[in-house]
Amino acid sequence: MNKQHKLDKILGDIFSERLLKNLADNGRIVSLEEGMQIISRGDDIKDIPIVLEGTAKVVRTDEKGEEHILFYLNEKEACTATFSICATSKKSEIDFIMETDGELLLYPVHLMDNLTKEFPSWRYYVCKNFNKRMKEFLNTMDSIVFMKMDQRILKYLDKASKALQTKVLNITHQEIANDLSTSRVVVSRLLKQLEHEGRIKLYRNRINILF
DNA sequence: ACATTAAGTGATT
DNA sequence: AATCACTTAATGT
Repeated sequence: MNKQHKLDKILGDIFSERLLKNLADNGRIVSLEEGMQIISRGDDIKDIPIVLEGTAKVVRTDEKGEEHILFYLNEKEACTATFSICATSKKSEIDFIMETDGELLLYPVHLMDNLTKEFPSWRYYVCKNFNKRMKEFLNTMDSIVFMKMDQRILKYLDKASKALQTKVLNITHQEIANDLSTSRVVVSRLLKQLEHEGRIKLYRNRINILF
């Protein structure tokens, strides 16, 4: 499948013909494997990545070298953080890593201004992306500020069960802890508490949601 | 039977 | 809520 076709198929419903042509002409498509790091903190950003296939994660790494996930990017999504950075400096504040195998469209940063000027569908896309991220940030802000871990876990379980359309989650306490940036012990304790309240039932590698 | 990994718990900060 | 140290339970080889 050639570049133009691929872009048409994946992004055709949100971008105009001319914009797709522009992306195909100036961008390049790369296939990547799980775990590959595309951008590291401090890098000069030459391209902005748009996810065509698979999932990527955007993380910040703290002094101890621990990763904190800012957000995941699925198909059709771009790293809006890089947009805002391009406008000011050229250095990345974040790490960009592939969570699964997948494909990215890399579009040169220096051409991005033109996109913004010329294509309404691009402007709309960027705004929408930015808006989505902003909402997420506000949500996580609320959680962190109030430190209500039990509430965060409840919300997490609820979200997961809705997303996966099931009341049976195959997940470990450790995985939940990673996602919420806390320790496994804390998660185990709070889950036990929820179990006693009759809201969930615990098994190994599995949680049944009873609400 | 043994090793490995997930989960539970008390004590401490 | 986080961390440590330790126990117990489930699973894989």
